[in-house]
Amino acid sequence: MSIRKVAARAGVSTATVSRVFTQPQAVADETRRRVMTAAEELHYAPHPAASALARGRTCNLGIVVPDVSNSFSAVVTKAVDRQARREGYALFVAGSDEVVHDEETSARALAQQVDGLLLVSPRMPDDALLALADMTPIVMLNRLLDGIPAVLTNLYEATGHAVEHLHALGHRTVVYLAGPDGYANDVRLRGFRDACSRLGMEASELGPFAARFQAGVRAADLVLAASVTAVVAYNDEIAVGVVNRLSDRGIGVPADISVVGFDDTELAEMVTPRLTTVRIPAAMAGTAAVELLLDLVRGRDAGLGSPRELSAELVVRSSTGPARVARDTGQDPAP
Amino acid sequence: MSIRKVAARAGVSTATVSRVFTQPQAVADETRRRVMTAAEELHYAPHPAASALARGRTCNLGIVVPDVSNSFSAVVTKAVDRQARREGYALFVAGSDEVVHDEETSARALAQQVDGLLLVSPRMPDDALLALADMTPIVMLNRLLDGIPAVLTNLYEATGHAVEHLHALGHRTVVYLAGPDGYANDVRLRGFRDACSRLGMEASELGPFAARFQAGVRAADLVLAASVTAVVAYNDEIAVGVVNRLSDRGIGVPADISVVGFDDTELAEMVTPRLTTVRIPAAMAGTAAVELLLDLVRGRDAGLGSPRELSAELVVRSSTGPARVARDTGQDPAP
DNA sequence: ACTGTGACTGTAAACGCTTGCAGACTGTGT
DNA sequence: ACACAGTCTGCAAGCGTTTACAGTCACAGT
Repeated sequence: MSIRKVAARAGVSTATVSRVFTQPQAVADETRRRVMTAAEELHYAPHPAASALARGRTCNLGIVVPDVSNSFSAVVTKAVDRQARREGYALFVAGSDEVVHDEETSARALAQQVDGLLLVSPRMPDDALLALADMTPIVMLNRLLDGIPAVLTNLYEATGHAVEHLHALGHRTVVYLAGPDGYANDVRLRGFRDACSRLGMEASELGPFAARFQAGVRAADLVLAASVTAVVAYNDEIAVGVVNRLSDRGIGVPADISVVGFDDTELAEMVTPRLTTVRIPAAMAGTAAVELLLDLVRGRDAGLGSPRELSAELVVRSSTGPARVARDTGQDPAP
Repeated sequence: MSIRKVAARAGVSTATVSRVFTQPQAVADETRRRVMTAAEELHYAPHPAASALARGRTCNLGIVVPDVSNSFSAVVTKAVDRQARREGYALFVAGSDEVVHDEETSARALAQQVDGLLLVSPRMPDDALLALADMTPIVMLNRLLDGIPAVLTNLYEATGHAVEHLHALGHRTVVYLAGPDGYANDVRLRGFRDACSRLGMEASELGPFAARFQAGVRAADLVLAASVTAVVAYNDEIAVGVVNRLSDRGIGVPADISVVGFDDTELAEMVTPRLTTVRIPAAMAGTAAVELLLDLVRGRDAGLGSPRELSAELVVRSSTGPARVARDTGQDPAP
């Protein structure tokens, strides 16, 4: 099943067989047909490792995500997988479980055997990123660092819209539930703070929380203790956790407290009440990131200028509503 | 940055350098240290493709799932990724988007460059599977085929428990919402039918539906038209879709209709009412599958006997309740 | 002194493919 | 007839590792 057998059977040299599979137009029709049938008869398929060794490229891409089973990551991964396959690349996936050390290790390991690497919300230090970028082309999602191409979403503005939305509904005290430290959290936080101060709202912050449902459940009680009427959560999962726990404690959403999430994962439409959330075009970001990455891989030095920005937007659903008229000020708003 | 440079710098042969990285104990301490420092100074890292070519194994595993962003698949993938990494393997992921042809293509493509392949709920024909198994070791999740090792969950029994549960609550008419054709659906269906006939319940079936939320939404109206008091859905996503749409139409769950899902994804705890569902130990299945696969890869001919069975169990939550006393029989049970 | 053993290292031939270079042809223009 | 270009093919040298085999050496046993 090596190229030699095929060559022998077709009565040509190995070079010709190789060319049939890599630059078919460089081979005469007749010869190509002979080679093809020989290859089929022998069930020949080129050996990727040998090819990678000889050409110096693997036709593989890699992606490192914080959590494989997180809905947002999963959607990105799916889009990346699609796009990569469409372009003839296979995809390595590695999850870091939010552990910075694992993230770096995985990334370095993959870097050896891919033509390019995609890092989703990487949390490793800047110099580690730069070192990685020296090994292989990389593109980041949701992280900004000079010299490394990235795909970002302009959450700043959309976060402002979320706060404005709450303000318009009469809310004056609002808390932000922080997610894991990093660019993604920073930009939300900036948007939140700036909008709150611009609108004269009383802003507070809690966290950081893990970007998961259970962390949201835990956060809910802290939220209640903070006597606010509105919550902006780092992502939908936390938001849903908050909503659930509040309901369990008899607090109505949005009757008593309004909740806003981020990501607009499928979840947002599945829960009760449906979640008001800032939509991040995850699939589009994945696709764009692959395209950027392949531009790099293929030598087009695109995107090294300013990072590609996608627009996020507030999706208003049912988890936000008019602020409750403050009666028992300073008290628990429980029924 | 090749092994030769390191060898030169450390004053040894390439063979020794190679041994330092693959069988350290075969090299004298002093020599090993010299090689290691030389390697570090040169930032040397072994070239996976070259190694793969020379040894005939890649130290990569692959997984093909129906849908990367489906919660169940994602959990399996995550577990597989963990376990694979722990064992020193990197992981390829490919999603088939439920398209049989893509599934086969992806699987074949990956087969070339992995030491073993994991197929989650594969839907390709038997002979395609056998052909694949000829190319590389494979292990399947949720599919049964003689001669190919697999990890299964004994849903049959647990499905029976779900039906019994509904029966005990007074339900007498129940509909099963089928998912995509295949082993996974078959075993649920068998469990459902057998239990219904055993308990003398009136069983009907609808579908097949795609294993997604929106399909569940669509299914809900069909369910209503079927005048049943209980629904068993192929998976949690469909179940949640049903619940949501029923609520929108003013039908109470479980007051008017009870709903059971499958998988016990995180979703089940996040929605209102919390979903009664058959728990499938996805993470455990992923881990077990990797272990089985690595046994094969390493030549231990384990598991070729009977497939490994994991146990599923019914988790009762709030989406199932006493059947409504039939008053307006044959009518829409809408309020 | 000699043989045997074990521990360590080097030599060199793979592994399967790609590709620069050159040779063999065919056809065209002069 | 000849030069020239163009098209197709083969030769052979890599690509960076691994590993059987053989060689060297120190040391123990006789």
